[in-house]
Amino acid sequence: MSTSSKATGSGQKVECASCPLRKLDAFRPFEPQELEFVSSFKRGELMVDRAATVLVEGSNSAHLYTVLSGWGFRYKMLDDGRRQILNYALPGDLIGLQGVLMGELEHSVEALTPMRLCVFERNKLMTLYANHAGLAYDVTWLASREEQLLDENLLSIGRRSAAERAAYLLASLHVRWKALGGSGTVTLPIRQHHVADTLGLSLVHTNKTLRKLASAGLIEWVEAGCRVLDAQALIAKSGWNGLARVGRPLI
Amino acid sequence: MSTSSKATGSGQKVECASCPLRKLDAFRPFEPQELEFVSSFKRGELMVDRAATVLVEGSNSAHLYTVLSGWGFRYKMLDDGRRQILNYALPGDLIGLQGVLMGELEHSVEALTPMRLCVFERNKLMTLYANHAGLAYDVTWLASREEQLLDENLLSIGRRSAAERAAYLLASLHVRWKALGGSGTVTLPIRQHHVADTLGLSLVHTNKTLRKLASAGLIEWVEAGCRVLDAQALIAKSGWNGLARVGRPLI
DNA sequence: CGCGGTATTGAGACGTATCAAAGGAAGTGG
DNA sequence: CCACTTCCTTTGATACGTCTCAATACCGCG
Repeated sequence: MSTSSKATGSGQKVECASCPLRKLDAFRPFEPQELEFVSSFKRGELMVDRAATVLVEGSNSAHLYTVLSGWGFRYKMLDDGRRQILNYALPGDLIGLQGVLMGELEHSVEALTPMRLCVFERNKLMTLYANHAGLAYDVTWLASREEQLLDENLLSIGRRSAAERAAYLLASLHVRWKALGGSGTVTLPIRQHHVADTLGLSLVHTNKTLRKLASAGLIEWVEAGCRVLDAQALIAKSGWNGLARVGRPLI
Repeated sequence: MSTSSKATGSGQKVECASCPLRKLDAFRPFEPQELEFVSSFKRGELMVDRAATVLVEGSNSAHLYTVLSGWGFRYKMLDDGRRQILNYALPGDLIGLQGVLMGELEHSVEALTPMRLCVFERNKLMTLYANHAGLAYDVTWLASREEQLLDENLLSIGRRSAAERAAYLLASLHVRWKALGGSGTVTLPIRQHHVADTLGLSLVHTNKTLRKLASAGLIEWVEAGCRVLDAQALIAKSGWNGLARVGRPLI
């Protein structure tokens, strides 16, 4: 149960063809017909506040969303309250596919910043598969990419040391954000308890680990979150091989 | 580099329509036309020995496989040799989708037992999407299910205690195997070092943890692997909510 | 017979969790 | 404007879980 109100507005505000995201070269260009269908696929937009719950575990009437702006994260919880953040959702990422495909959602999604979401009709997904093989392929591609990110997270939590894990997390978020075209120093909109719940560490130990990264000049904590000062050093420290830089679809 | 020879035989031995797997009620029934296409999609069969490397990280000419029989596992490694097992592949599971979709594979797959694999043409995947929306949907479904399993593994490694993790792993493998129709006591074909590399623990500590489960009568280690004696107790100890029992596609 | 793979056990070192407390910043209501 | 709360970061002390090192034992196999 979130304290913030969840939904705000639902009118279709931006045409897909003029979606600012689509201009970025992180995303592959779409055919006019694809664009047309995606536009008809789009039901509207949803604004959610920071800390609002976008999707909740156990629900099965979930919609499908694409993040237009803002950050969110997927997580699961154990009965006693222990929480594990599974991955983060950035602009262009698809949210809720598991719920649509498998019936019941087994994770929740919370907004890290105010988010603008593109809402898709659950029912029209079958139409997408029936009439737009390319887009269907793209949906699978996005699912597969999420799987790839999870693989790396699993490697991280399972086998990297606390410092390596932290460095990897911050580096990967930095890279993913930078790939969206941002310039200048990046401030990741996360708190230390998000880092802790992502890395599988306690908050106290997370703080001590981050403190060392900050003392080394790699990062800096500000009110808004974590400023990444030296992404290369983070990557080096994490032993991460980096992210393939490929044009990805935007649905 | 594996010591065993990798490939054996490649002739098409079993017609998809008469595939023994398809008879199990774990899998949803297929339309005749779907079956026909899947059959044409199938290029042949591949037998691999125990401990053979089925797919290797970094390769990009990968095929797509469905496990017909036997067990395997997906894993990633860090440069210094630390290994993390990401998930296990059982009959009916798809292997290599990431490689086909994303170009380069970022994980490896090794056989835990001798495996019989159904080999699919990488190039024909696009045809599948173009002409068989239902099957395309199924491929996405399988990718999404893998994501779901990874989510749970991530929760496990990140937030469960060693004993809970071990219990969860053994319970989930037991459930997945049982869902394929096996009867009687199950012997999971894994060694303790597999458990260790899956749970993100050292071999020594894994042994001590498993020893307690064995002393409590929940499991037993035999030459062939781990006999699950009390799956219910394992599930209870792990705090796991179980696996949704739904008819899944077999491609 | 020796050998490699596997399971087991003990001892000590190290990393991480837990408990406790403090301080800064932002927001709220008086 | 100030007291007050809440959220977040930080630090220290101690307990606990897990790792590493080391050694043993068992087994099937060449």
